[in-house]
Amino acid sequence: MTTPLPLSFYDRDVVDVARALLGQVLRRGSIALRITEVEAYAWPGDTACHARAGRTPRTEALFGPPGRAYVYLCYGLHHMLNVVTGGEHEAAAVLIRACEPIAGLSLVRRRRGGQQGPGLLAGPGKVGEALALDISWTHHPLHEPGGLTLEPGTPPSRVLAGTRIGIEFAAPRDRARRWRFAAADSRAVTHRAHLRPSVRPGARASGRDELC
DNA sequence: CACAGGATCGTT
DNA sequence: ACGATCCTGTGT
Repeated sequence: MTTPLPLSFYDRDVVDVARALLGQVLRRGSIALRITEVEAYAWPGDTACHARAGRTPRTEALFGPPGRAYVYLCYGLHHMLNVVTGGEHEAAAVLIRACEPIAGLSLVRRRRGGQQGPGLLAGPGKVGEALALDISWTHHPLHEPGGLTLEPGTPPSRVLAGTRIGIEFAAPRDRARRWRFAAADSRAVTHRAHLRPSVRPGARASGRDELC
């Protein structure tokens, strides 16, 4: 039995949490998935974020508390899993875009229509389908045992970074943000050609200001 | 109450 | 390049 990641893991800058989520493990029942690709979203300051219109019934979960799930229905078909971060002053979350199966492969394959290979869970809608998520999972705590949890895994030795996918509606400034991150050691990554080695947030205050 | 618009996916 | 499909935010 593994202990979930502590609440403190989520209570920091959303871009830092996004990077740190690579390699960590999503668990639901017999299924365990290693996270291989993520994207950060944050309001205020990011017109790609769902909370861009402010606080509404739907975006309530984005305004904290951290460590909870935010699941929404995309295009009326796909359920997308986000991990809420930060405090109540901002609406921030990390979209889980891709994973690779660690356990429960047969059930994952069945839910994914028998598909296999690196593309099995490469895409946010695929992750939601494999975990059988729906919007009722919104607000679910990922740091407490039971249901859906996030557990410590093996972080990648190298991280790739690039711009976020599917946000053409957003302001050019926000489209240019390199807030998509992927594990360099994994083949379960979407749009790999648009990623390149990530610059570490090193001396700078935060990776937040990193542009194209 | 009506309407337009998606943080996608799989097929053509 | 396109259609599926439905929740959400906005306007009347």
